[in-house]
Amino acid sequence: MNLVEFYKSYNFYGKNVNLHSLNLELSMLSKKAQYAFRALSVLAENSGNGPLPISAIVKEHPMSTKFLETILLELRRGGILGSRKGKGGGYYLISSPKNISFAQVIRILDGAIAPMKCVSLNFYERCDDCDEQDCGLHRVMAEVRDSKVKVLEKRTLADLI
Amino acid sequence: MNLVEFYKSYNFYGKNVNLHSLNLELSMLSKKAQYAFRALSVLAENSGNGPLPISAIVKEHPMSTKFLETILLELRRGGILGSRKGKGGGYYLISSPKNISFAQVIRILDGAIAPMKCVSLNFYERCDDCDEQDCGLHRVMAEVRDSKVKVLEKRTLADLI
DNA sequence: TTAAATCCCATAGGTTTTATAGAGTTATGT
DNA sequence: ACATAACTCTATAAAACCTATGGGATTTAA
Repeated sequence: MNLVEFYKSYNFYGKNVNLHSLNLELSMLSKKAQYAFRALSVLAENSGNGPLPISAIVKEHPMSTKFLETILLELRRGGILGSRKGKGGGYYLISSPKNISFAQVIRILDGAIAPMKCVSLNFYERCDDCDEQDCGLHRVMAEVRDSKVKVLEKRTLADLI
Repeated sequence: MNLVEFYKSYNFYGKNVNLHSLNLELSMLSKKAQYAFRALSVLAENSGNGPLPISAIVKEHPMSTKFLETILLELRRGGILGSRKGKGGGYYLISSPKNISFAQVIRILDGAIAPMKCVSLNFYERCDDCDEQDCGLHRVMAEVRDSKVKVLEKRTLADLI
């Protein structure tokens, strides 16, 4: 029995159980980003000591090596990590921990920080449902965006150490 | 056995399935919540004038009637809407628009406002990856939570009009 | 040459979101 | 009493997305 089958059978009892009532929800940091911050804290501590291989990171924070591999690759493409191949190689921070903000990391891995695309600074998309000049939802969500960005731009990897 | 227990037992099979790994999406408001706010703005404008049928709401903000139906039902169960069946029936706000916060609506439809369960006020779950007393990620995410909550508790449906 | 490590491509499996359908129930107005 | 308008509830489907894994290619150091 997998999860879906269980859910269906459970639902048959008429309990009106849905995933929301179990507090599974969104507006969360992805697992990817969470793993990334764990890894980045190790790299930050090692900052200035040359590259650190994935194996060393996983040793400190147990997680799927392969999954972390794809994450670090994204961060390298995103411009905050450098890497060296071959024996003795690994990953390292391109700049000092205090110069790499949480916002940068999240934007690379999870995308927009804003709660709606139509108020996003870096991932803007027009909203067809509203006139942005005169939309209450738009205004409030822009306020939310500002408050999040203010924190996430200020906090850096140095705060992880 | 309830769903939570099932998850736990399911985890024993080594599938690495747990409630934490089920985080979805980025930090976006769900489509559901967005539709909800559109609908709530209509209900807020109509506040005090008796129930408004779904058909009237859809007329003002075109969307799937059936989908909106499930949304309004959730909001009713969540305690912010009342309804009246039968001819002349419909949905109405239980209290004044200025007494219904964005936070309430989002918690009903999307769940936690915090970016991680381990810093959530209303949907808390322990984090196995860190010691919460001394975790930089935890601290920063709590700060994000506070900044979001501050805005979303302050803003109400009255701000939609 | 061998071992260690990143790099790249592809894809599977499972969950959530986003709807839709249809039958059932309740209340109103006439 | 009756027709009708409107909400209620269960079930299901499709699409999108996240999470994770696998296999092989490439690079570097010893």
